[in-house]
Amino acid sequence: MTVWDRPEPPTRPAPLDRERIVAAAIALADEGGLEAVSLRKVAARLDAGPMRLYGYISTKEELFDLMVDEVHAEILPQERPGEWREALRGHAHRTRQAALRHPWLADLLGGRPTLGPNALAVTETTLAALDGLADIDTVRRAVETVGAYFTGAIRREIANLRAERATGLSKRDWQRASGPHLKKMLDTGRFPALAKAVYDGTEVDAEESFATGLDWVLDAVAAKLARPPA
Amino acid sequence: MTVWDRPEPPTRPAPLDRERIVAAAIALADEGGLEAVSLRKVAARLDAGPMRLYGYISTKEELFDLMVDEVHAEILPQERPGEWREALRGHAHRTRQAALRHPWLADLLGGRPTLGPNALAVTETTLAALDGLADIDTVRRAVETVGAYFTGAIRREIANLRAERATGLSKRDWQRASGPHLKKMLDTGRFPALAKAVYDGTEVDAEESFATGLDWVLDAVAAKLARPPA
DNA sequence: ATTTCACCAATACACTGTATCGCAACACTA
DNA sequence: TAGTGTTGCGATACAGTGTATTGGTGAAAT
Repeated sequence: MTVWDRPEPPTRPAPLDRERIVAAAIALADEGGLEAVSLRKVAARLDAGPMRLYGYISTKEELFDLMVDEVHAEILPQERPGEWREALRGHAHRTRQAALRHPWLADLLGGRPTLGPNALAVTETTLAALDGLADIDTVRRAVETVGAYFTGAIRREIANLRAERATGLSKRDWQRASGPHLKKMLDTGRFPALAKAVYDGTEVDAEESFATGLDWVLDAVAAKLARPPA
Repeated sequence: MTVWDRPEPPTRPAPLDRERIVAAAIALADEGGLEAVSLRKVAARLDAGPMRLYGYISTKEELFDLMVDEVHAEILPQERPGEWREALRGHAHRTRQAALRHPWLADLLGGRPTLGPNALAVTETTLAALDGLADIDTVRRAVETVGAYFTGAIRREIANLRAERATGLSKRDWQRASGPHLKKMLDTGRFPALAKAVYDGTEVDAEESFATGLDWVLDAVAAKLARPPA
């Protein structure tokens, strides 16, 4: 029996690990949003059957948790930040950048406690940058308050961004209330303050808006760090 | 042909409207979370076929939008608030209360632009309370910043609450890092600042935490309202 | 009385997350 | 080397999802 007669040995199943699974899931989410992530499609990308994944994760939610933690690797600062304010600001901006690269992150942000190694590391460096500047409770509240702010701000920004893209309207037109519905509502006169804000307000770009609000919150933190708690 | 021979006229289909549909959906969500809301189940509650709903909504997401706006009716202040700070604080706390009554709200908060009549009305009264205290852009930023804060804070609070309930642990135990995983991670020594925060930190209840962070942000707003923008 | 029309229910489809089960390839024992 | 566990993978299966399509049945209009 020559080589030609013998069939090749059956290809062993491609080796799998969480890293590759998560990478595939992230790729899918980057392309088509969170809803494009199905266990079947993730598995297909790895030439595996859907059930194979259940050796590595026990539920789809866990896969999402892994994805979020993976992105937190991008959020980790390159070098240990020096000043506390820069540490908090950097944390916020890097999270925002990550969400712009991976818009599905906005859907997950704050949705579940983040206990993955990367997320913990991010929190650690941020806390460390504030260590000693106030009692531990104040420091913790500072980090949480800033975190709450940028979580909310990022979610809204991404939500608006999607709405714009969905209608195909330019950002200017959208913000200026040309969502026909919003225009109609404002023109009823029932929302004068809102109408004024929309029509008379200056148009500011998203990043500046984010940064300014962040600065406000950071100012508040600065005030609390300055003098010890009552 | 007597009455007895004639069959009763077929029961006309129960009348439907958005209000009833949304109420049914909210009831389902209150009982079993967002994932318990399926068009089939909503329709079943109204003795209707699933397809019937598509006369009133064209997509499931729209149903969610209606649900969110309906809850905003609970968030509307009873009486027109006087002082700006009280207006913002009230908005935040009422939103939080609504999320505690309807935990699924946390999953939707900030996820899509809120353009429903009730949501607009809420924004209107909040903006109105700040009207004239600064230029319109500052006012808008104030409302958005506070909104970003409490959106993020509420989401995290609800997320933690769910995690606690899922493990069945008491809040104290959970916060003290007995999530076995978190404890293990902290004990590695790789997260000293985080460990200190968790172990040495005072345990504060969620509402106080929310209120304190909110006060910080309100202080920041106060500072910006006080002096006109640069 | 007959036609039109609107609307509702049923059916259907493609797809989802996950439980179960049987097989096939490896590691180990005799 | 032959046999035997054991592990882990694939296929199959199930209940359920959102939504497109279709066909019939009532009320309204002629």
